[in-house]
Amino acid sequence: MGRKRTKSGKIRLAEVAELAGVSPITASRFFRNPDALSLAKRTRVESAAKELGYVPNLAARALASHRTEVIGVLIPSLTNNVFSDVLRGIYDASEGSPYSIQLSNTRYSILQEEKLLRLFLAQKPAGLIVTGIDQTAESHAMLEAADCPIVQIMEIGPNPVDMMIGFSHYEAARAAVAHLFGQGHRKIGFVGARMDPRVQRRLDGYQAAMKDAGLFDQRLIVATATPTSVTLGGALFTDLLAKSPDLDAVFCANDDLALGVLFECRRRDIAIPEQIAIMGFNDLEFMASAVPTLTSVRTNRYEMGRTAATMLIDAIEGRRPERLVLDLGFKVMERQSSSLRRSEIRPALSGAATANKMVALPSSRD
Amino acid sequence: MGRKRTKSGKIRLAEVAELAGVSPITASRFFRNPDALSLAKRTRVESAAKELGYVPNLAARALASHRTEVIGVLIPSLTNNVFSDVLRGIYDASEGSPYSIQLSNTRYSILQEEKLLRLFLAQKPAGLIVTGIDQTAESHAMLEAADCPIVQIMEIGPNPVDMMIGFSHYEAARAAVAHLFGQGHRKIGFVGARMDPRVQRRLDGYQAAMKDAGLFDQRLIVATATPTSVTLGGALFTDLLAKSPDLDAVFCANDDLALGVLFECRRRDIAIPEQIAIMGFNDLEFMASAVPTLTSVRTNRYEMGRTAATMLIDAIEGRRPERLVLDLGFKVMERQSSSLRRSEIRPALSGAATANKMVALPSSRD
DNA sequence: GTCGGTGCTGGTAGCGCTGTCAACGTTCCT
DNA sequence: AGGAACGTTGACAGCGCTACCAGCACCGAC
Repeated sequence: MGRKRTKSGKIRLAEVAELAGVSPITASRFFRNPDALSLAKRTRVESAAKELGYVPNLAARALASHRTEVIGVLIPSLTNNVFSDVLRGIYDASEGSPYSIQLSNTRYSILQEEKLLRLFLAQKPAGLIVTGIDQTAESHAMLEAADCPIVQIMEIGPNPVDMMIGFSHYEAARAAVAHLFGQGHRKIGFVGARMDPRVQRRLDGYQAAMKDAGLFDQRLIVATATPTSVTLGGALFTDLLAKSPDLDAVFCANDDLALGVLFECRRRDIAIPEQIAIMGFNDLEFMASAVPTLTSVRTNRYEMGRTAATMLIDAIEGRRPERLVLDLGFKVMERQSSSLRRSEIRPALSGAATANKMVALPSSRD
Repeated sequence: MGRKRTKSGKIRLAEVAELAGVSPITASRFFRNPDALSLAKRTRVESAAKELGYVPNLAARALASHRTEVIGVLIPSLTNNVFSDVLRGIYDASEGSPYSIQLSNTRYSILQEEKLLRLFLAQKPAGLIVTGIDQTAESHAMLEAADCPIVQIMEIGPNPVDMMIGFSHYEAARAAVAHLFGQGHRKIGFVGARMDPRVQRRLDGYQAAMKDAGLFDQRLIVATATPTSVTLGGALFTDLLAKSPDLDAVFCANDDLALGVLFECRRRDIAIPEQIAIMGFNDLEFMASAVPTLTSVRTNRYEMGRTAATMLIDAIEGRRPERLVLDLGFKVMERQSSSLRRSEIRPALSGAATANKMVALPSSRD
């Protein structure tokens, strides 16, 4: 298998204990609960460990203690840059903690999710982060029975298993449409891809807003299960135009689609926003520097991941947060693509973030 | 910590062995090396395990066997969508294998990388994937001494630690510049951000090509350590224009920058490619659907990750690949942004992929 | 008929760590 | 002064699995 086979300079806890002149169990306690040691022994063990370069054997620890320092994360996709932002937050929050992240990809299948969940749970993870609220009944039961804290991310809904952090995709979509109404648009199309549960709820929000305004028309909707892409945005927009030539705005279920629509408009010499307004979703970085700048709904993906992992770790360590369900809200970022007044770039309509008290974690990129 | 405390239906290997009517060690062998069992016992253990829903305790296995089924992956960034493609390949290849991926982010710091490496190695991983060839001497020594297969990814260079898969960023950049020369461009600028070792080597390739042609000029280069973004692309291009107003092409170190340049040209009413040609790097999906479509250098990121993990797993299991160093090559994708003839979209100049024999793994997106 | 192989199986002995509980010394209370 | 309460420490046992080696049956070869 490998190549070398260094019999290894095995520095075990016993060696550290011996050098420090204490029993192994005392040395063990130093790592688990240093406050339980007298100052003298604590410093002795500490320096002994440092001197020997001791690194604990995680497998032995897990076996003896019946728990692991693993946080399981179940996400539906690795491609989607929405999830890469969330993941970045999760990894950042876990850094410096003893917990390591174990990632699994459900590929948007709740059956696959159930399988992975079973696998995870068998290893007694310290905590679990799962995406969304659409688990199978079986999965839900397993989560309920699990002996560890759990955070559901990406959206909020009824019946949280334990903790929950996200925002309402339904309300975000309604706000997006309301913004377009406010700019005077009426024939607002919807372009969606992948159509996972959260995109579906955005579509629901769009439909509700349109129906409320008496403007709903099935021909204004183009949706496909195909994975999203910029190119697909152009193609779907083309379909939409064929169905509804008198369109005056497009609400895209994500920013890649919006960029595709932008390029397709360029290709067809459609003036934005004069002839057609464009609204995206997620507010990826490029939206603010496109020409024209593209309106979008800002969602706090990095914060979501970061806060989810922080809450989870706190809960693992016995500090359960006061609020188990956090609504991170959203914000309609009005830009040129939707503003008939060609207004300044400025935010509009904020979502009902019940979590305004939260520290605004810096969305720094690494 | 947790919430419930199910004492657990502990199904151990012993239970499986008992039901199957064999000794625990025989049951153990079934999972490690089924061929060593007689057919009768094999089927008995198999059905017993299934009946009881046995899931092995990984911690106990790791403790007893002195090895883990963990593949450590060290990458410099989680933000960069280049790495998300590579990661997707790695995760896809590991699926179905017993190995799980342990990811760590070096944040482009080789000191941090060294620290993480030490941590990983202490847990005796089954294998390791590390990014690039610029490790510290200490890191290199640890890798050489490591008792597991190792793959270096993203680029190829001298002195591989073990296996290596990537392509020459230097040659790719030279090919990019050569393509622009071929289109009649002479005053070719370079725009780079982040300036990690691989971007640096692209810059080196650019410089070499320009010097060879007697066209090198320091004022044609704008580079910053700032993390890359579309917006930054526009800003850097603005700087470049100020330094070299008579520019006729821009080679961007990545596609985000290229998109930023495209938008900035739109803003300034600079015709592409008539006034200025644009060339990106990586060939992200949107490049082919921008207006105009953007020329880029295609790199095989998903394949790189997928092949790296496959090779690693093979090596772990004793099937060391015949070729330890794989050059995956690159391909200049000529599109409208660089073609004064407004030619059809077609590939040009392919890199010296010595690995043409390799199966072209589908770059399917999930 | 004995010998050495081969194929399969089981016993023993831990892997390195921590849970549990007992024991100790000290302090503080009544 | 006696004893409870606390803080600190150590002995012991064992987590669930596998490495190692011995043992057994069976075979063919001499």
